[in-house]
Amino acid sequence: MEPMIKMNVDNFRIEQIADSGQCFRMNSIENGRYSVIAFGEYLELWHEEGQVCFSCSQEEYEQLWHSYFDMDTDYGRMRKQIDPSDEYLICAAEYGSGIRILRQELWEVIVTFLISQQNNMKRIRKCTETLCQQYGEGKTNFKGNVFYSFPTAEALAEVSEEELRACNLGYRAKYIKRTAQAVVDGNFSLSPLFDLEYEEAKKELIKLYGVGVKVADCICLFGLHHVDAFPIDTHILKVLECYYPNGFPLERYQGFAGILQQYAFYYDVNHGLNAKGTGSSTIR
DNA sequence: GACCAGGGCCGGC
DNA sequence: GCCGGCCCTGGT
Repeated sequence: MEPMIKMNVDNFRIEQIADSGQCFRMNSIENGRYSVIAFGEYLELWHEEGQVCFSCSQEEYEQLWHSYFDMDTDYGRMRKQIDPSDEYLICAAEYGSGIRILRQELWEVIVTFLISQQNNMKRIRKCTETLCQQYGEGKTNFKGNVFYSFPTAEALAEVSEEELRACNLGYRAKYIKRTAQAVVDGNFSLSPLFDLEYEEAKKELIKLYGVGVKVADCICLFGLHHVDAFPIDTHILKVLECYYPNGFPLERYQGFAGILQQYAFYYDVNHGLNAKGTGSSTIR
């Protein structure tokens, strides 16, 4: 029988987290349920009568998922600090109020954001899943189905660039290959990164082949939980040019600018000028 | 079918 | 600091 716990959580919408573009292994399965694979574990979660249900024991929740979903952060309090006269940000934050900055595994974030460059969400997911199926560890979940953990640096370092290219990674294959090798050879260690401040961690990450300013910021935000990081990608750049011609007030939002970045990103992707399905280009 | 953009980065200038 | 090239796919 499937284990299950249920709880009240504010500012938490599973579908928003899954589609927020920070995590590529959280998928809609059936009946409003979502699956997520992280730290080698498989979880299903869904909303039910205003509560959130997790398919795990209380112990597993406390050990892993509570932290993973960043349950100790008060996102409502963050949103209240947004400048009330900033109409765009207020709308964006309201629209994505169920988003959380997950505490994912650093290695996985490094690799998935190497994959993310000049790529789209659908294909990032596909590439990531292929990589996991090919080089991750096969495990069995509570349903008796097989799932794959995210491949370790050791596993990926052994794979040839050609084999990685066969996972449809394109030119990113060499970035992943070299990065995995650097980590395995000890030329780049991950653990010291956790002790660094945002700016220093970013500087270190940029040393990795294939990691530039934007990807380094994503790794800082999603892999090291440096919520000061404010990654500027094509969507955010467009938003900044359109709504903040005089510059985004980063100083005002020190300590949580990254969360606002996520609201703006999610809002633009799903509701912005090029968003599909809104049938409109208006933003109130 | 052609063309473009998608959570950019590298290397040459 | 700027810019061409890069893998591949899905959408127009």
